[in-house]
Amino acid sequence: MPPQIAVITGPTATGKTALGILLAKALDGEVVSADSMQVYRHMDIGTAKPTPEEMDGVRHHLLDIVEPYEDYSVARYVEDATRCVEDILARGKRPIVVGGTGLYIDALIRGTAFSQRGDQATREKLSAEYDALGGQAMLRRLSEVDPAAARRLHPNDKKRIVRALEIFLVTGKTITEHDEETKKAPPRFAARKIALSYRERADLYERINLRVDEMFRRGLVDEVRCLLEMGVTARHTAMQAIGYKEIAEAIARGDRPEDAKEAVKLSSRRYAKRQLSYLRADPGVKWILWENKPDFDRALQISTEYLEDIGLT
RNA sequence: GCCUCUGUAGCUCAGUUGGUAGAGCAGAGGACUGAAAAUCCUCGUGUCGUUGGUUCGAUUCCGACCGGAGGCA
Repeated sequence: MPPQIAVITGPTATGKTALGILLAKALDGEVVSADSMQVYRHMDIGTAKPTPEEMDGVRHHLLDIVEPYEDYSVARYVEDATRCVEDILARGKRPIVVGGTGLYIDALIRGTAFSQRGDQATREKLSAEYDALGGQAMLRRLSEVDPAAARRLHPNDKKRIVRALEIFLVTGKTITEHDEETKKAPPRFAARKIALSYRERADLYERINLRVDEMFRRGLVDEVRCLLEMGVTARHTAMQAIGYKEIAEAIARGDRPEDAKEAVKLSSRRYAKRQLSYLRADPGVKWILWENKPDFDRALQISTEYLEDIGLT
């Protein structure tokens, strides 16, 4: 039987960080972040990374582990987080996975072994071919080796079509075969997921808007300028982070960086919507919905009871 | 007070030579196996300001009224 771990997730700006810390204190646990952008150093304000004061003595893992000009990905996260969780368990503590990156969480729990990645040249070649020939032609080519994947991918989904072709080129195996094999493997962990959100969408969006205002007040623009000075560019994964990319674009256009604020709010709202979409597809999550404002006392009580129920505490 | 323009989807507007209407943005739903804060797909009925009139039929034409903008006084 795989070890059981607690997961706190939910869309952005719902209080995951705070609840995770409360829960860690209550259960003698340590927080394992599951956030694709908080892994980068020098990106604190815009990723809403917890400050040392907020951590309140609780140990946090997988924050600030790479430089923003390095590239990080799910595959690496699975390695890092698995090691981290097992180490915490070995020390007799409770790992509490906290974050909003759904794919990272699921891949960690399932122990997904991602297919090998092609070298830069292969990927660039496929990408150029896609641009030259178009999605339909690339999909036809994919269907010769992997009709199932070609059927489920949309011609515009360049990223996935390129990846599917790349996997076949590098490994000789199709992505469909690879997926089926990995799905057969038993999950690495038995996770209990708690997801936080607001009952009313409007309340969630209001909270997001307020938080973006606060990020600008606390110096998000300066943080972005620092990254640009470090040589981080739009090509880097870190610069795809919401808040950062919009401000960098405004600066590149010669606009006032503060003018990007509305765009940042919009991106954040849409991101939250996508997170909800992802989470709703998972029947195994325990939702805690804020009526109007967060009520952490209640949430902590519900969470501990829920985790007790399955023998986690 | 008079004149002109204007009032159509949450917002900005298009349109109907009279047969109850459509774009962009916003918004909603979904997908997701090495960029996932990424990437991709789908979704447009609203008293056409109100109220009378003409008409088989009015959001469209005419009148009045109400709101907005501008001009003349």
